[in-house]
Amino acid sequence: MAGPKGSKYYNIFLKFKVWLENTDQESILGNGKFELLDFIDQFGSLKAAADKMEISYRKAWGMLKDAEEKLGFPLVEKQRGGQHGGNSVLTDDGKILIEAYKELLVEFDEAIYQITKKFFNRVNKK
Amino acid sequence: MAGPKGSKYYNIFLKFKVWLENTDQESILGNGKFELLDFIDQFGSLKAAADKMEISYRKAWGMLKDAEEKLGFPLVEKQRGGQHGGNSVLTDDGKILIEAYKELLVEFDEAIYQITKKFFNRVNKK
DNA sequence: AGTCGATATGTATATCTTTGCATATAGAAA
DNA sequence: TTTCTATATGCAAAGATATACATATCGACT
Repeated sequence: MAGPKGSKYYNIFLKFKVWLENTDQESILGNGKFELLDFIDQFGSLKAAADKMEISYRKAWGMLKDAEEKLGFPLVEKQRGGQHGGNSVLTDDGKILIEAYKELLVEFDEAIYQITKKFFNRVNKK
Repeated sequence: MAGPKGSKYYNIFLKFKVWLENTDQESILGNGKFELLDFIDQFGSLKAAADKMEISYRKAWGMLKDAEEKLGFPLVEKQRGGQHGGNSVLTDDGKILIEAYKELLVEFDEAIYQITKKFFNRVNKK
C-alpha cells in the first residue's frame, strides 16, 4: 500500500510483519518459516521445499530445526532412507499452525487496509 | 498477547511490526526511528534523544540521516553552534509523521487483539 | 548386498550490521 | 576572542548472520 498519487509519499509503502516469539524475545516462526512449512506440505520433502524457495537444503533444515526446538514440539515428521532418500510430512500441529497463520494473514491484510489509508490521508492532509 | 493458560502456546506471543519502505524494499522509518523522532521532539536535541534511548550519538545521527535521505525531505531542523552547542527541532513533516504513526499503532493494536485471539483459539482447538 | 537420494550436522568463509573511537566544525554567549 | 557543547562525519573493530562446503547416515527398493 503506497501513498496517494502526486504526494511525496507516492513511492513509499507501509509494510507489516507478524511472527511468533518466545519469552526471550526470540523469533520462533515468521513468514519465511511458514512458507517453508507450506512448501513441505505441498511437495512432501524438505529438499523439494528448499529448492522451491531457492535456498540451500542446509539453510532450510536449520530453519526447521530452530523452529521446532523453540516451540518444543515437532512440526514435521521426517523419514530418511528408502530409494527416494526419505521424505517429510507435516505433523497435525504443523498443519494447524500454517492454516491458522494463513487465515491470520488474510485478516491482517483486511485490517491494515483501512489503517494504511488513514495513515496516508493524515500525513498528506497538510 | 500469549496463548491461553495451560496450552502449549502459553509462553508464545504473536508480535507485529509496521514500517515505511521505499520501492527498493529498504526500510525508511520503523519503530526505532519513530521513537528517536519522538524523543527529539520531547527533548529538543539529537544528543538528548540518543541519551534517552541509550544509544550513541553516532548511531542516532546515522538513523536520522538515513531516514531523511530515503524520504527525500528533512524531518528535523538542526542548528549547530551556540553556547549550548546547538539543537534539533522537528519539521512540520516530522511532526505530522510521528503523530500519524502513533495513531497508527493504536489502531493496529486494536486490530491485532481480535486477530490474535482467534489465532490462538484456532491452534488450540484440537 | 548394493544403490540412491533425502535427511542430518559440523565447520569454515564471507558478508552485512552495528558499535565504538576519534576528530572537525559551528556560532551564540560570556 | 575564548569557551562550550551539539551537530557532523570518517574509519576501524567487533559482532552477528548468512552462505558454502564437506561428509555421514539411513533404509526401502532392486
